[in-house]
Parts: sequence; C-alpha cells; structure tokens
Amino acid sequence: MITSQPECDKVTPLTDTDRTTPAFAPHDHSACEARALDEAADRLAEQGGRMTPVRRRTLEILLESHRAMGAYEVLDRLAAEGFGRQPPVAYRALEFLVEHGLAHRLQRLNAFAACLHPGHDHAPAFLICRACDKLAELPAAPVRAALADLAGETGFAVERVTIEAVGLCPACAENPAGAEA
Amino acid sequence: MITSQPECDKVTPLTDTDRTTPAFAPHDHSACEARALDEAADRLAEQGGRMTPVRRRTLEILLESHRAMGAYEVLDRLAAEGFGRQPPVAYRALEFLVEHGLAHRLQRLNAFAACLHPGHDHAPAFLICRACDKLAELPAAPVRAALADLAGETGFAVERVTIEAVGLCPACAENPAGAEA
DNA sequence: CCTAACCATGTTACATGATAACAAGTCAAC
DNA sequence: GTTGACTTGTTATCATGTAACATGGTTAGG
Ligand SMILES: [Zn+2]
Ligand SMILES: [Zn+2]
Ligand SMILES: [Zn+2]
Ligand SMILES: [Zn+2]
Repeated sequence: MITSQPECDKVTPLTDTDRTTPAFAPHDHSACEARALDEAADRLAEQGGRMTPVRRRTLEILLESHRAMGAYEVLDRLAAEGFGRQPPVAYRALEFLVEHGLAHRLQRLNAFAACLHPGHDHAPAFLICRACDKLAELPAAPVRAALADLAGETGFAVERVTIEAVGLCPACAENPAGAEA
Repeated sequence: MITSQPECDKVTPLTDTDRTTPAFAPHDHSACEARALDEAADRLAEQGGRMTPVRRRTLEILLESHRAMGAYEVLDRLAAEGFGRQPPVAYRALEFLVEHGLAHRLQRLNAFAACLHPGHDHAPAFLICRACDKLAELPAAPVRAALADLAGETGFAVERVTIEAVGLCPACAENPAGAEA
C-alpha cells in the first residue's frame, strides 16, 4: 500500500497516520512546519530555484495553518511585513511555489496551500473541511488509476487531474460548533 | 458495468459510446441537444422548478457546443438577445441550472456547461480538452469509490467531489492543429 | 376583482481574483 | 565594471462573483 505511492520517507520517518491525516489529527505542528520547510529547501537545491525572502515568507505563511489561503490574504500578510503591497507580489511568489512543487493550488477555493510532502513530484487528492477550512492531502494514485481506466476507453489523454473533496473532518463531524484551532 | 452507475435510459436508448464520449465523437448534435432539453424539462417538472425564458435560453446556449462557457460569455449572448446585461442575470440562471442538475460548474475553468444526462442526480468526472475546449462527462462511480476508501481511513465525511482532468481528446491528439468544430 | 405573498428579473455598486506592462534593483559571469 | 538573467516593485486594467435593492409577474385567499 505504501510502495505504490512514494511519500516523504527521506527526511523523517512518518507513520501511516502522518501520511494521510496530518491536518485533521492533533500533532506537533511546529515540527510539521519545520520539516516541510527543510524538504522544500532540499527540493529547491535539486531543482535550482532560489529561495528568496518573499518566497520563503510566503511559504511560511501558508505553512502556519493547514488551510488554503487566498492570494490577497497572503498579500496582506506580506505587505504588513514590509514586502510589496501589489497583487503580483503574492501571485508571483505563489506561482513559484506551485511550479516547484512546494505548494498546491486549490481550484474549488481559488486559493493556495503549502505542500506537506514537497520531497518529490506528486499530485494528491485534497479533503477540504467546510467547517474549519483545514485541508488534507491524500495519495491519489488509486483514484487516478480509476480515472485513467475510464478516460482510456474514450481515447482521451489525461495530462493533469484535479481531485478535491469538500466535507467534514472528524473533529468537526463530532462537534458541529467551532472545532479546535 | 452499467447497473452500478445509472445513466439516461428513460428517454432514448444510448449505446455505450454515447454514454462516455458524446462530446468527442462525431454525432447528431441537434438530437443530442433536443434530448438534453427534453430530459431537463422532465426533471424540472418532477422537482417543481420553473423553466422560464432566461433559464431556457441559458441552457440552450450552453447546449449549443460541448464546451464550458464563462458566465460573462453567457451574459453577452443573453444581453444580445434582449435579456438583462448585468452579471446577476447570468449567474442566477446558471446557479438555477446547476442547483437543479441541468448544468455543471467546472472549477478549473471558472465556467459552466450543460449537463448531458440531466435525467437524475449524478456527479460525473470531466475530461476537458485543452486544444478544442470540448468537454466529456464520465460516470465517476469507480473513481469516487476509490476516493471514498481513502477518505474513510481518515474519518473525513466526503460530501461533494470535484474530479476534472485536462488533456487532449482523440481528435486533437491526432491532429495537433485545429480540430474539427 | 383585489390584494398579499412569493418569486423572477432587472438594476447599481462593489468585492474578490488575476494579469499585462513597465521600472528599478540584485547578482553572478565574463 | 559591464552585460545579462532574474527578482521585486509599481501602475493600470481585466475577469469573476455578490450584495442590496427596485420592479414586475403569478398565484392563492378574500
Ligand atoms: Zn501541521
Ligand atoms: Zn473541520
Ligand atoms: Zn452533442
Ligand atoms: Zn480536442
């Protein structure tokens, strides 16, 4: 089950729970954040991209919560910290992160989220909690395989797939009021 | 294979090809269009919605091509035909169609497309050709099942899923120039 | 028939999301 | 130290989506 979908096993050993529910389950988030930043730096070194101040700060902002953030929400944060206050500032940093596999774009929300497994290329499925806005990345290989089967019958050549589910995370399902931060 | 995913078999018998590749394969499109309109009317009768002039015209516009259209593109068409020229006119009609299962919203494109199988509730996967912009609806039951398995492990309760693939349709794969209309 | 309630349609104004085009600063290579 | 690639910033504009309100039609009761 694990071998079919390579996940981050180079920097820190992860339990099975870590792989699929890091956002919903309580966890040591500062470690979570630090690990993602480390892996991001590694990945950029391999790829040749430059981790500049705006880009790093943008990634840190995305990593603070397990939520997707709108570009303008990110921009406000950047502007407040002395970076530029015009939309392209945020869009360019976000675009860079997405292109280098350090963040994902969420189509359903017109928003962006830090990638939790930046160690390698991957195209996960997302679970978006409509109550607390948290986000989980799932290994989507089986889902993609099912889709590829169907598409193959029609002769359609799939290049990129978006798989995003909206629903309730375990915490919010139990406690329909405000879930814990 | 067919029984697990109910598809339109009440109005016109459909071949297997009709079910999955109506947009990419050459076909009698005016029949295709007429059938979808009929089924839409039936469905609305069951549900109690009113098929008013703007709504009908909006659906017809979406049905003309097997493409997704932006709300403002629809609005231009409506305005040119004497309907209102302000955004809410188009958005309201489109929202109505989506709510009643007569059209779909494409997240990747910020756009809308007529449903080709409005006979019943369904949540298909979409194949979007990046060359000719045509669109196909696939029965997504197997894909959804694969996703439900994964989500179930995390305790996440999936409510709605978006599955959209971008790629090349058979015609455009053969002929990278402009495919036939 | 008249009216109240509801819904559909239209408007204005605004909020949010995204990009084009250009100017200026940084930095390494030569 | 100058060239050239890249990064960051700006202004201006476009695209997408909604809130709030006014008007007009349909319909059920009186
Ligand atoms: Zn975390
Ligand atoms: Zn939640
Ligand atoms: Zn057709
Ligand atoms: Zn095509």
